[in-house]
Amino acid sequence: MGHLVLIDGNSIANRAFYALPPLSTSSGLHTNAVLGFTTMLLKVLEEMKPTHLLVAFDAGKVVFRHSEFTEYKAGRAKTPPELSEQFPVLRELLDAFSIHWTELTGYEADDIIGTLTRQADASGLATTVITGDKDMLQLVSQHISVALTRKGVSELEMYDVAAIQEKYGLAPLQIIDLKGLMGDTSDNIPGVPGVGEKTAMKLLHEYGSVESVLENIDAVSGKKLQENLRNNVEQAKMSKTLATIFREAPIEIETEKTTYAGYNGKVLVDFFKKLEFKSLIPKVKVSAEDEAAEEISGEQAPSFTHEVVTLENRDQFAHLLGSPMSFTVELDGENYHRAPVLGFGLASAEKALFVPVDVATGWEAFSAWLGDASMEKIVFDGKKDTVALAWHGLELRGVTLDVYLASYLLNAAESNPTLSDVSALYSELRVASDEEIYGKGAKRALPSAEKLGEHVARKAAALWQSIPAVKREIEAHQLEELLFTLEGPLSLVLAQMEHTGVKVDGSRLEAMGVELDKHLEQLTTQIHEQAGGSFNINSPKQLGEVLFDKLGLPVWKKTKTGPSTSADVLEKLAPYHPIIEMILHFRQLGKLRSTYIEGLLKEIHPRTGKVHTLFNQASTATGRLSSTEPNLQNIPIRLEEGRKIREAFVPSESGWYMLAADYSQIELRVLAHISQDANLIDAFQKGMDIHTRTAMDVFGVAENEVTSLMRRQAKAVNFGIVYGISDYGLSQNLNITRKEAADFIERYFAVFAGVRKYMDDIVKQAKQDGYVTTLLHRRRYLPDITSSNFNLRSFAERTAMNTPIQGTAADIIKLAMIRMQERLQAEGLHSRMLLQVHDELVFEVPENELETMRKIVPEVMAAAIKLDVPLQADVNDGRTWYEAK
DNA sequence: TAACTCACG
DNA sequence: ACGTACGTGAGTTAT
Repeated sequence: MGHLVLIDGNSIANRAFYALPPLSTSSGLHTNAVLGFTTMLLKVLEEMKPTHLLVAFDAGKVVFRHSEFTEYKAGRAKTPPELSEQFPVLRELLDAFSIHWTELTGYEADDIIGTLTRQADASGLATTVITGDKDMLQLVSQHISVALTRKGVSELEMYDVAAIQEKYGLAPLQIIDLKGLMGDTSDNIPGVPGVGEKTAMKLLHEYGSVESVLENIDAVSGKKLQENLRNNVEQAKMSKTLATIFREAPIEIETEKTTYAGYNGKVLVDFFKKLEFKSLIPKVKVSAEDEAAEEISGEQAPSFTHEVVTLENRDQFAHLLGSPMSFTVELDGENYHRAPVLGFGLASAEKALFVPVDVATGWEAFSAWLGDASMEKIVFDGKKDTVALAWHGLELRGVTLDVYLASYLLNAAESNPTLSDVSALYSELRVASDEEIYGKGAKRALPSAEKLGEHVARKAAALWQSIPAVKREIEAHQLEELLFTLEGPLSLVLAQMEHTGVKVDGSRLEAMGVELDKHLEQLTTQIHEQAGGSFNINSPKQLGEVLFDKLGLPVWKKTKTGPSTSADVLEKLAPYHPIIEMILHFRQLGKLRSTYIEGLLKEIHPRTGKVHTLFNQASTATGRLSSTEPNLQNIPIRLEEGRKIREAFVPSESGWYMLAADYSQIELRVLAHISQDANLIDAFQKGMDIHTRTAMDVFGVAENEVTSLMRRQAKAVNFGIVYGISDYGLSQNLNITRKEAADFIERYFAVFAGVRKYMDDIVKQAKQDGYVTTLLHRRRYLPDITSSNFNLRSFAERTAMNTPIQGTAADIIKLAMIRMQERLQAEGLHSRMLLQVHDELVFEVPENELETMRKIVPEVMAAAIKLDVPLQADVNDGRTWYEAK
């Protein structure tokens, strides 16, 4: 005997849409409803193993019930565009699953399903209806059960006759009577006023049906209820009719036409790739027949075999080390400065190899191949490979394509792509995630030698296979230049910087730590005294209780979990109580101790006495770098006490100096260039202080009349402009009213009209294209720019304004870094580039190169690109990073 | 693991 | 009317 599963397509799609967070592909197509539908389908196929399967959809807008009651479903909100655009995709999805689907003009999915269950009931075929609509429970019978979605879409709750009896104390058909009495606001079925679920159930338990209730109104207890029933006899009858699922639709679907024979795994995987459902791909079962079916249809099936190189046979493999090949380094751990090397993967069209690390050690043919620039290598995160090898004294040369960087450029929203992710998109070969192979957290362990070898070789093979598609995509998006002349070369510069590291004076940090400890202890005592008791100052919860309950200070702002105790709030509370200043100071020093003293000390390499950060080149949405383990891009500078931390950053060679150079106002200069605002360009060409100039223009005063308050406010406006300004944001920042902030903005735009035009145009363009770009064509997709959700849309609009500015500035300093490294090489200088902090470069410099570096660093930075305004960089040096100010 | 807070550009 | 400034990473507490 078979099993027929009928799915209420619209109901499930709606459920999925509202249950899942917004989600979209890199090209901006919303997919959350499709994703939810898909997980539900995979689960149903797995657990119910249907022999027959059909999905029913509502067709068109005219539903025959309208002719009976014009207000039917009038209360329902219009389907948002983010959902309606997913219905065609849903139909494609079902086709990819080889699942039959149907729609019938003038009928709703319920009616189609109702009719089919009637037919199925007659034939005695076991049937399950899947829906989110409780009304459907009326269809339950001996052979038919209904599965209701619960919490999202993939958890189902099964109802048969007994389950309905247990939950409602009613027979399935009485569900209709229940609706007739209580109504349904979501379908705009009126029911009887004053009758809710409780009353309706009570009436039905007593009388059995709407008709019977109406016949016995006089016997019903409750005067008000009697009156309501008497006044609404017709409405109750009509409500029952509306709630009744129509089971006589003029459709002929023979059971055989719904037969389900399963899907072709390859077809489904291809479809998932298109929708970027990467996490679902591993759940698809691809059978040998699927592969075969593909082959017959002409496509090449992915085949994978690999060989493991051993100490005994490695000489026979030497001649296979050719060009071009894909190459991967497998590490035991995330941090490639300290993770041991496990082995290497190599692949080309003919073969895939795994070279365990002990086999590679001392294998001259291999190290020669690695260092041979004429041997072309395709890598996945070549910076990682380069640094990992450098720690073992090996050099990697001849990298011609880095698929990791390519993937980041193709979609910066997908930060830190893994080889498993990327191969799912661009190659036929599946690669397990490292987590699947190694496990995670405490369960992490090395796999068996066989498993490891297969995994690594598979990575190399998938990397090889991804090359044509990746190259094609890069060309199609005009990203060749960005990849091959910017990010690729930059990764080598960064590799050198990371491997070189920055010397940190640990004993200096420790001494500062001792002072901080003393100070913090005093503050703790004072704060507890003021609070009248001991508590954990670091706990926002406990602190909140002390401040707002015990001391009765006013609540200024709330977070999700309680009153906010953030610094900007505390500053406003300072006048009320002396404890506030102490808390602010405690927070400031506590941060220094935990993050910058203890945190940094933990990261000092025991052998080199240096910190070796990881510059993440593929993690930000705008094209900036980020820095981790430790983060060297957020070392304190704004407050003097914190700035002292920089005294611990010193040159690694005695007698050398630290030298730092930073761009002056690079983002506003970029804005001047891309907006072509005449006034802003003029200000920079005249070499003026931009905030003073803005104050002059906005307040209409002469240069010598600009007060420090005016300059401070103008500066905040300039920041706001770069961030995609809003009056609210500016008012928060300047502690002024929204009205005053709006006034500032208006005056700013009156003078800098070109900037206003840029802001308007870039948002329009983003809406039209779905993405924005930087000067060097770096692209960021903004799927939310057309959202009907005000918040999401506004956020995307501000992002559209900010990203070209922040991203172009990032492009420029990256260019400067490459030029700078070339220049050091060309001039035979020994100075070393150590850090990049978004608009600043830090070097260590031998004394005899100081003069040269003071000259060429700002020169190279300023000349990195030619804009319609001059670029300017300022340079400073000293014995420590602190002194280079 | 999420939420909060805070360091930087 | 809606509720926020843009981009990051790390430490601590509470769940």
